[in-house]
Amino acid sequence: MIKSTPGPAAPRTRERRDPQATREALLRAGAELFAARGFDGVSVEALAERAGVNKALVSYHFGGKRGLYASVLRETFAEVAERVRRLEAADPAPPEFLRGLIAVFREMAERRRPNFPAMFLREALSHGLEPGVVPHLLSVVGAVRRMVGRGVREGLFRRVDPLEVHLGLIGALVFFFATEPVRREAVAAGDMPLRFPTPEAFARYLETLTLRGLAPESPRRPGRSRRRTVKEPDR
Amino acid sequence: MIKSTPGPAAPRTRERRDPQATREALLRAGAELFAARGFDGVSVEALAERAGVNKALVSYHFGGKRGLYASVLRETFAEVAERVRRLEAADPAPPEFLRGLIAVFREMAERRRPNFPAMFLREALSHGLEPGVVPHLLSVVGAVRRMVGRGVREGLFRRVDPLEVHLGLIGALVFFFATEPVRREAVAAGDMPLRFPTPEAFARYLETLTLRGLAPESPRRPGRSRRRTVKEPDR
DNA sequence: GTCTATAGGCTGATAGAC
DNA sequence: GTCTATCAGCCTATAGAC
Repeated sequence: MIKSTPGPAAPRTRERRDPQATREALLRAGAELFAARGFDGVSVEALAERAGVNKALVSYHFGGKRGLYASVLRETFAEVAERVRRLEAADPAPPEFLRGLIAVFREMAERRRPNFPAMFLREALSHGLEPGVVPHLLSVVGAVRRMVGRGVREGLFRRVDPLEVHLGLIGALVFFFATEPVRREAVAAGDMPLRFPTPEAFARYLETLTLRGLAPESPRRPGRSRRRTVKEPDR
Repeated sequence: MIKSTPGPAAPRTRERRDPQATREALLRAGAELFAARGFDGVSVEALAERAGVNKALVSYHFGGKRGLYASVLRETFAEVAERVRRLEAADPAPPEFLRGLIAVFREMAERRRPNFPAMFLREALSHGLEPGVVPHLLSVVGAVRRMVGRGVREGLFRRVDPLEVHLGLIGALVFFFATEPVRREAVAAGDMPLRFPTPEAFARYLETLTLRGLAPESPRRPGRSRRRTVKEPDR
């Protein structure tokens, strides 16, 4: 509610003469602030201040606030898509792929890009996706679709629509990680006297739930096709 | 991205002399606009215009934009909590409760309050929950916790942390419904050539996934306790 | 209760000096 | 590439007439 600067401040050491460093500082500031407050909730001045940079440089380097926003989004989604691509390229069995997907999300949310889940949700709530993210989104959806489809064909999963699996899994993950800060805050303030699961516990739960929930009624060995035509999944 | 007024406009018939009608018109406008664009993305003028009401009345009736926002949020969450309460009061078996919970979300998202999922997500992304919603949130969490806990004790579910079930289910539901418009839009624009599941199909998938995923290794008949002490769930 | 008019702050972008 | 200064536009809130 109140607009206090979230998290620790960026390094304020300003003897920078490197334009590349300026860009990066702004991208980092953008990732933090846009995720925390949304596009409309962040002023160019706040971005510049957090990056330790003059506010006119936002326009100079990114063509304005929207341009910076788009760049942040693109970079973040590109990294996720790249990791999922690498995961698929390792040619895991479908259940391993789903486990790996959860791990990629955790890695991103906990270490690489803590603001990714919130950015994702905010963008998903917006009207009209930022064009730069669409290919990356499609890339991830495509991988899940292929792998779940394969799992179904190989009899490792019951007959489900891969897009349902995708939405269920991604939705739960993104929601969990994006809302972790607010839960933590509410618990600390004493508003919610509950012991919420840790990311690790939740990831394990989701894995188990999904793999059990997708298991075929009577599992077969991998490699043997289960059914040739799959028309109406899950009903 | 572009700020076009979402959905059909509110009735613009302005011969209203009923203050109650003014309040309601503003609440309705707030529900639509805040869900679509977020608190910062909506101006008082836009709210007033959509409600067909003078903009000074926002301050008069709600003490300002924030007050209107809080009222919208409170009303929406109160309705959800009330429905979940009624569901629990009907004393369903735990699996039926989870099915009912999904049905309540669908009913809210598809009919009663189409803006509820987006409002929920936006509030969850905010820093510091609006105080008025906390009791309702706790009410829903509490119901899920009790019912899943009962399911575990009665041997209908394997040993899981009820809060994990809650977060996984609510997260998937809220994400699915809140992002439905943007998916629909992207598909219509040809950006995402995919056939995403309908709400009905997704709800059925989630039901099946959850109930299969929570099933105990060897199911027992209800009424017989499975284990007396449950300390460390799910690991 | 409703409306008009307006105050006062903040916003994003840029022209132009360095 | 960076920075200062500045502008025009929009924002929320309210005083005061009706």
